[in-house]
Amino acid sequence: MVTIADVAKAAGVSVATVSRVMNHSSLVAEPTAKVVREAIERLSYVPNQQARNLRRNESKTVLVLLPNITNPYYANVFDGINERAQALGYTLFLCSTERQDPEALLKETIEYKRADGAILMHIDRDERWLQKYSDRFPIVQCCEYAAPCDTAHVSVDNYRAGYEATSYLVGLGRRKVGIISSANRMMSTLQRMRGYQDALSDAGISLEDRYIACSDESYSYMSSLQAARELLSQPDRPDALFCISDAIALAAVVVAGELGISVPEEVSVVGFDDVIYTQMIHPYLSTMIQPCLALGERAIDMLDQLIAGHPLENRNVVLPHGFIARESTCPLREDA
Amino acid sequence: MVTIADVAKAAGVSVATVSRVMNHSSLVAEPTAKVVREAIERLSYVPNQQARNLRRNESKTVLVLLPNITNPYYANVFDGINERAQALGYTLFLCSTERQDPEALLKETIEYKRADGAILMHIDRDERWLQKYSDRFPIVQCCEYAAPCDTAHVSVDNYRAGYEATSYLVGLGRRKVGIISSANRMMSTLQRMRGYQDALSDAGISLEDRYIACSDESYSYMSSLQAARELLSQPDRPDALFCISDAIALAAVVVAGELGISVPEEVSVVGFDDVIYTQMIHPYLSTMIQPCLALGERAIDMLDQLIAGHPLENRNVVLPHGFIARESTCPLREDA
DNA sequence: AAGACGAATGAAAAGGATTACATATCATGG
DNA sequence: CCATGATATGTAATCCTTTTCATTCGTCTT
Repeated sequence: MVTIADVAKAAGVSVATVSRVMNHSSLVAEPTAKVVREAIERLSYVPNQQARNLRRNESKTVLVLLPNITNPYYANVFDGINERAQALGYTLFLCSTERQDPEALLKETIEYKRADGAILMHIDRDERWLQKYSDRFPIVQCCEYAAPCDTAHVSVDNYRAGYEATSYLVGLGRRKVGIISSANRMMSTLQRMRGYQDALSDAGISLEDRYIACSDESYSYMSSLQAARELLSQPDRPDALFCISDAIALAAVVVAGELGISVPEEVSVVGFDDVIYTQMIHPYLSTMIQPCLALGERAIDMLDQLIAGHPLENRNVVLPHGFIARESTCPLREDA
Repeated sequence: MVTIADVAKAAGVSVATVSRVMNHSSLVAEPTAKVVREAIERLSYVPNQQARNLRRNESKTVLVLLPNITNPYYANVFDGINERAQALGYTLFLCSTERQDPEALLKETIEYKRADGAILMHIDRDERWLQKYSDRFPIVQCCEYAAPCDTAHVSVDNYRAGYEATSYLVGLGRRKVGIISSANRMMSTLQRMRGYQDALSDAGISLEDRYIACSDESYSYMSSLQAARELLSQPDRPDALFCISDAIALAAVVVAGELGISVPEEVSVVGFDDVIYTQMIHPYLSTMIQPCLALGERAIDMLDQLIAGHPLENRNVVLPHGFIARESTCPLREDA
């Protein structure tokens, strides 16, 4: 294993100079730097990360907290985090919030300096505990955020996305637009619901409680089926459904099938996220697209800034969403 | 930050003794050890992992190579690895083999001591390059393995699983059993195919080339649809389909729907893996169950042994698979 | 009773990089 | 021509733990 001392000897300089060259210090003369770079190249020297970590008192590790890596949505965002993390030299420490308490995890991480920072992908909108951690430790919230805390975050504009999805359905001529939301307390859930409500009001359509249903906290498929059955088995059922996740939308399509209701003609369905589910069965799902990879990449970029001690130019980043119409939506035929 | 020196002072012993207590060395008298443990407890001392890594020349990091974390199958196995890894004190460095060459990655990892070992989840059955790395670096293959190398591995018995899936379909009275395999060169693919072939031979059924189709290397959904169409649109089509992954099976079900062929009556379908796809649409998929979590857990356990320098009692671990009949299979009705 | 041995503990080196501080060199201004 | 300051480089301390080697002390052997 070639060390910095070997390079120093080969280049005829001191270890300090080699270190300075490695770290792009401006305090070293160009001719010297050149000699050092050549020696580094020749010996194919790579600094020992452990030694560097010890000296700099960092770990080059980032804690990532998400409910479940098995969920394609989180997996996609995580993929984005991971890709950039590699480029930035970080190793990720992934913890499932389904198995462990996020606050305890964060506390331990900070106390024992296990990570240089953390990315939080799941938090309830009204949590307050996060503040005291983000005050003294680099933390970025990704996709969700807690309103009472000023912890940095990156997400899409869930209100607008919800508004647009609903407006799209209204624009298809559908006036009995239902929503399948979730019983959780996440910010995205609330905002999508508000977008839905406002879009209907603005279109002069009154809200109907019987067109609103909820799946359980984790959008489980089973509970989504349940919720969809509730809405679709009514006599005066919705003719459109805005589902706040693709898994829910898929469940809605399946239930419609069971009940002999045609999708998209009798009921049009819009999902959310644009994960792989959307194109697994016909009708392929029309859905609001979240830029999962970009959300993850941006989160780790922001965290990297925080770790470096640079203030963020923008602590509340909003990334653009999209919409794609596939097979699960169509204009309402008046003669139906 | 409390260091080992603080503990030593508090306990009135030397740092060496504290270190020995921490590492369960037998060379320390019980009364002394007790005093030290109390001091550790009182100061809530936790050793600095960076310093330990440097001194021991290890990183407590494991490289995990898999094609795509977005694929639920790999995500499940990874979940198992991750859970045990945490308990064992490892951080995982996840790399996608779709974006990077596994050999180059392994080479770099070893050269620069970036990880203490590696878990490989994707390798072609006839690769030889792995041997020279596993000779000098702890490596465990998980789910797949290269036959020419004696690198340790853990997997299910894919031959038996393939045999059993096929036999099950034959047992339902179906004699025109097709298979949708993959164009890849993985060991599991070959073995499942062999199991299929032998099960048919043993049942006295001759192999028909026209009942065999392949999706592309990565079992992509689109290519699976293609393969299913190929098989099911023939005049004398199969009355059962063994699909070597659940995604393929789902595609088969969708294609059958398109073609107006009833599942499970006219064609029964068996999948493989038992991932979430199996219960997303009706008919829920009958499938061969892989113990994904257990595969991952075992892989990291084996690797931990290797890293510790202990020889493995069993270098080729086979974990039990299972089978679950859901809605996509039923006995063939003779009057059909 | 002296020497040998084993057990328990301590002192200090080692691991490899960063960095505070010291020093050397050179140019500039008075 | 010397003092001053800037620039470039070197020396050595530092980060914290593990581990080698040395030392101490008590016990056993002969």
